[in-house]
Amino acid sequence: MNDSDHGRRTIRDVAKAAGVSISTASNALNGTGRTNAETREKVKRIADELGFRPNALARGLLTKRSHAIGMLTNDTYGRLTLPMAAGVSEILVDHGVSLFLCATNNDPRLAKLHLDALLDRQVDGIIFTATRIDLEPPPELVKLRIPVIYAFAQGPADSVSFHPDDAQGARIAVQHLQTLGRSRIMHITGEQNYLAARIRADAYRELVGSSGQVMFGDWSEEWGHSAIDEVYSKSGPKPDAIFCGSDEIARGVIDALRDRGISIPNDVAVIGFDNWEVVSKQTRPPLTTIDMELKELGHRAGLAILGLSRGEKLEPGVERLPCGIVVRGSA
Amino acid sequence: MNDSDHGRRTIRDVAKAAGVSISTASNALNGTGRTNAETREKVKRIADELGFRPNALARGLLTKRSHAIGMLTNDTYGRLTLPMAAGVSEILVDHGVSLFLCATNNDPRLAKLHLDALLDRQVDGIIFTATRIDLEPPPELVKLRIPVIYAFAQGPADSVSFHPDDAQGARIAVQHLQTLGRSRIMHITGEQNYLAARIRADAYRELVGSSGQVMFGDWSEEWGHSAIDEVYSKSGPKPDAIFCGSDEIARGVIDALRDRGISIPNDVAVIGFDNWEVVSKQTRPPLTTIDMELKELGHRAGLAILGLSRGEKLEPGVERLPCGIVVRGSA
DNA sequence: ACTTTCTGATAAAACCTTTTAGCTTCTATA
DNA sequence: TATAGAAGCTAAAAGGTTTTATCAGAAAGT
Repeated sequence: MNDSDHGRRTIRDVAKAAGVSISTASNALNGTGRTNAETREKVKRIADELGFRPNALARGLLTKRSHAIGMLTNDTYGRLTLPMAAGVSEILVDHGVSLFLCATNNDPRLAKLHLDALLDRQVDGIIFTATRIDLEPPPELVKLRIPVIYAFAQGPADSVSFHPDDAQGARIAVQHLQTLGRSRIMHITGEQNYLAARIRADAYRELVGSSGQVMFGDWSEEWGHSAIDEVYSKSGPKPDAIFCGSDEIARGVIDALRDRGISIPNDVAVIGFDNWEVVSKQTRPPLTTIDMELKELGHRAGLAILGLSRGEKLEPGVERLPCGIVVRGSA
Repeated sequence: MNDSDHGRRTIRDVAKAAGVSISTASNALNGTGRTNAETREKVKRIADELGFRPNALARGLLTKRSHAIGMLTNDTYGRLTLPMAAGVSEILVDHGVSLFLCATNNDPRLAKLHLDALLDRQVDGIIFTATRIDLEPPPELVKLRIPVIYAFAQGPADSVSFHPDDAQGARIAVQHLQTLGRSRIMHITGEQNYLAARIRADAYRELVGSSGQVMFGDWSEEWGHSAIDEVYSKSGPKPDAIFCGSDEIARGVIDALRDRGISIPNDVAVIGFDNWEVVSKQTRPPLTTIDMELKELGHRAGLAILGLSRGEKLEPGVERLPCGIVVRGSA
């Protein structure tokens, strides 16, 4: 019907079709300025009929708000950052904000490249996420003029960060085992140079007292296996429950226990950490485990960056979000 | 040094500092028009000193190329689409193109929402990816004026799609087992209503002939386990090799075989499909498996969408990219 | 000396939207 | 009746960039 059909409708098309000026059309559509209710409805109807949608580039150029935010992650699409990304995206889409995803693969050059691209695109804010909470963000990030949120990562002193509450997660794990009547609980976990591992171990020790035993290793299934070999090849008291630092470790532990004919959870109760379903649902018996609620963490980070980008002020510091427990068969 | 310091430098700042007009500055920076080498260098130097970077919104508004593309995926950040996303991103970042990630979680409402947002942002193209190759894309997608690429998903007849070559993947798996001297090879795989499962099964049958046996089930570890129970609880000839439809199935198969005291790979060789390292590296023995090269598939999709967005023409149809084999201990 | 060609630079238009300030017309108040 | 205020609308500017058309001057050809 119109003269040219190769492009999108602009607000100029709407204005012409409605017989009003561009300004009136804009005011009618946005509810700004003073507009007669009748013309307002008319403009809206016509815009609808024409399938008009405003050009986000033009709008962003003028309003200085691009309604896009960037998510910078240090890994290549791993299992920790992606549930967070899903959570962030869920929040943003409801507010008409889109998400640029930038995986830096721990490469500073790539981080710089992505960061520059985000700034060129005038993003309203950046969420930095990492695979471990004690990882330094790219140095360029800390001196930006736009808001930055740190999720599962350390920000500078005056920044806003969200972490899972590792201490609380460890406590509910141990308390669950104690409620089951277990008294000889040990803790097999990952690398000691991970802050999260140390926090959990400390919380564990606080609850079990001097009877505790912590074994640090790596985050692999294999380590869970060999840790059990080590425990049972030595003499001494054996545990009646094991709190593992990850689901993968727990899987190794469970397999090794079963190889020795030890019944789970009757002889030894096992609890994991992560609720990584592909692992925790497939162990035999299925794994009772701690869930860090990463998607919820993403929600919170998304809400926070939205707030900051609107100019709201947020309390700086690390907010720790509670973990949940998922009870399956192993404890 | 400058008058206002709260925003970014604009090309106007550069022009003023260099004592030239805005047009000259633009021409110098982009190598367009006619510019004296001397002034060109000067402008570039000053732009560099000032840290000038062009506003992507303004540029996109004018040139009609936003240098952003959207990736629409039907799942919530799963293990299949994410390696592809990494591959896509790797290609794009080198061409100064950014990636909007949109997870629709199989919800048509969400798909529409994301799609509209992408169009509002004037993306130069869209890559649609799915969790299975035989999944219909959102109907709105097929009538867009901007280029669309289908990766790991079905496009309409005149579109460009990339799939892993499931038939070839199945063939190299079976041939590997045959090279090892195995002759009683069976195939335990996932749901028959998945096109990929049928393609692989057909390729398998073609190579093993009438001696073949295919068991369809679901894609879980548990199914691998119970399939073995079924095979060994019945009388009849037993396999000397098993080609599994996924690494998870393979893990169930291996565990079940070991429970029965069957040695892998001596008595029965096992080969998986996916090379999902968290599974394939952790089985005992580690799993020999087929790799769909999803990252490479992402590379190809990224290159394709770049080409299309530049106006290049691409041969429509499904391009099948070869799978690789990763030999570990199980076969 | 006069035209042509080329070089280097620039003003202005364009992209699409929002917003400010101003202009009529009408109603209510003094 | 004059005037203040409000209601409804619009022209124009602004945002930052690219691109087109134009212009002045220099070099080159006749």
